Amino acid sequence: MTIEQELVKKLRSSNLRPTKQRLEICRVLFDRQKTFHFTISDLAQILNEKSKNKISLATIYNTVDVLKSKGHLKEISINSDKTFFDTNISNHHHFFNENTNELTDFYDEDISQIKIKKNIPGKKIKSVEVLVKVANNN
Amino acid sequence: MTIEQELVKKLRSSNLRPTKQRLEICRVLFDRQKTFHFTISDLAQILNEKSKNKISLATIYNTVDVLKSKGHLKEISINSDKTFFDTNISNHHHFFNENTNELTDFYDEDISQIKIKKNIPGKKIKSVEVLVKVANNN
DNA sequence: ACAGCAGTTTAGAATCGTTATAATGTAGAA
DNA sequence: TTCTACATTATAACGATTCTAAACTGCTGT
Ligand SMILES: [Mn+2]
Ligand SMILES: [Mn+2]
Ligand SMILES: [Zn+2]
Ligand SMILES: [Zn+2]
Repeated sequence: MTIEQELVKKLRSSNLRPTKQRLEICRVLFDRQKTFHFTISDLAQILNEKSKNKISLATIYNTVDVLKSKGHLKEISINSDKTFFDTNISNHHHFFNENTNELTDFYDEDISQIKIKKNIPGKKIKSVEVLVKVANNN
Repeated sequence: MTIEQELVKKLRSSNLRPTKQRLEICRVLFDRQKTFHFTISDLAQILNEKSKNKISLATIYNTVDVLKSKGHLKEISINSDKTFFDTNISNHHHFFNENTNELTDFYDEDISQIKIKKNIPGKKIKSVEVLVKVANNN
């Protein structure tokens, strides 16, 4: 399956027609090697630079919102200032660089195994995620 | 040191005079046995119920803000909807109940020891915190 | 006591990220 | 081509947070 076909599939599985605006958005989000962590304003800026025809903020918000609700994007909360999204939808951990505001993934092999010893009666664990905040030395 | 003296001390160490509004706020925040996790609207509601004289939202925001910047409160981000604050300022872990939106602390003894194996050159680790999201069974 | 003054509280305005609305545009089906 | 459902867009509305500027409080020095 070509990458373009995959993008179309993601959109169709979200009940979104693969229009040219939505495809542009999906190319920025998913046509890349590494996980992409972004805010809406990051994404809007990239789209404005890359694309001749402007895509309205409303379309960007709508598309990201639907992709998130269909499980193709994940929301990450670091601080209250702005919402981050993540193209890596798996349960995973992050470094947050307080100097650059950059988010980076890390994986189970980069951390000792986590076992929760406290039991929560009547509750089910949905996710266990670690946030490591880092900053420049000195 | 009495609890009231401690409240005054917290305020003074934040360069805030212990006025009656600020003391009311601090009583709600710090005069309790267990850690308190709250949003500004939680706090405002409690203050409105408890106190005869209303305290303006501006004063609540200002006081919480300064207490946070002086390290007497900690900000916790769970989702983008609203900012949580925490009277437990230590590095610690949380359960978040997705049904009730309640935050609960848990401690190092409730989880296996966490070792980060990935190295981040030139960076210093400021905090390592785990967020466990839980929801009702069924 | 009282004027002066620094610091405080407050209501409301401003801001900003996000969501909703409603008018206009587009493209596939018949 | 016409019809029609769906998309896109500009802009308004919204809600949390921050800012502002005016009124208030309570020391301080006389
Ligand atoms: Mn913040
Ligand atoms: Mn949310
Ligand atoms: Zn990630
Ligand atoms: Zn806590």
